[in-house]
Amino acid sequence: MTRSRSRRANEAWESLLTAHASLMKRFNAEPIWGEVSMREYDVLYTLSKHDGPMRLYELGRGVLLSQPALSRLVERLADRGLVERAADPADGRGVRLALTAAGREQQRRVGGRHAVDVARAVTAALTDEEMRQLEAIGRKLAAQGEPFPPAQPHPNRQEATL
Amino acid sequence: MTRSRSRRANEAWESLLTAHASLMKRFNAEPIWGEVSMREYDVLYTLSKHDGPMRLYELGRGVLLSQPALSRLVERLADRGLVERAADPADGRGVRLALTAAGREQQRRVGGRHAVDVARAVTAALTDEEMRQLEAIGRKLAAQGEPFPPAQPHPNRQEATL
DNA sequence: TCAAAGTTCATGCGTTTGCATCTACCTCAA
DNA sequence: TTGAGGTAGATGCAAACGCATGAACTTTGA
Repeated sequence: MTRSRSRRANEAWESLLTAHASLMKRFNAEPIWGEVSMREYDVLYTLSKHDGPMRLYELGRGVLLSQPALSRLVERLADRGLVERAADPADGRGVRLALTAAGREQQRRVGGRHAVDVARAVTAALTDEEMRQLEAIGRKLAAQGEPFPPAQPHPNRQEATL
Repeated sequence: MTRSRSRRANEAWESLLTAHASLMKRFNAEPIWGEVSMREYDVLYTLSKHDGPMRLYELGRGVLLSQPALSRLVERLADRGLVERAADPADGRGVRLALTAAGREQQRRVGGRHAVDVARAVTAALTDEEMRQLEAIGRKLAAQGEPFPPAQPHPNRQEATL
């Protein structure tokens, strides 16, 4: 792998990070969230995309939270009647998580408003072609993210810059 | 703006979010961080990119943290001798933030290792052309993120899905 | 068959975050 | 000049987070 290719990779990643932070701030500042925080909404949305009950660790794959934090977040959502937790008959260790009617309704309400903001921001910045590119690039990066290739133990060698 | 264009915008954004979460988890799991957390590193890195002292609110633009959280994060970094805080002679309200020698050294050490991981993940997933595209797209999205166009008060209309 | 190792989720605890608010300072118009 | 309004950053406090660990269950291999 060439030097410039590594460099380009880091520039691309930094660009993604900056865009993410910038837009997340903007979306979070919108007065659309009401009862749910952005992270809670993320969980409600993930559950809404999935048919049938989900396991906690499945949820964890999509959400940037530690397992204990996610466990408690779900607990709070359950206390508020937005998510239902049931024991998994097929695996005594696990829980089956599903949206309640109220949870689904809440997700739809907030999601509808949020989608408007997302569309406004993204369509203002990008062409159709760029949106397609971003969608494809994100998919590839996410696929790459999952299992860290065993590889050799982390190289102690130190690159010059970031 | 057409229906499908809004839809595409939301798909692109979701794709970015998924990639972000997936890779952030992976990077965070790497044993390269040592004394500094990822967020602390983000601040050190932002300071290292900037020539001359930075103001707290400038830092805030690039970091996804509330102002009080950032204020205290910087305080902790200052306590550890990685960042220097000085009163701004030109504006009595502000502070001038700069890396200390130790802070710069720490940023370089961690940054070097982190850059290796970023390069590994991104180059494994994307072509050169895609990296260029991502860099350009991120730049446009970030520019879009900054000031929310005054626009009309938020539409109460609700789109069908997200 | 059954003990050792792995997986799934929950909990104790110290740390960090966000919200609201406060203080100090700057700006601008009257 | 002055006072009303705005901005930069700090602080009190409750909520949420991450790490380490625990409890319950499943899987594996001898």
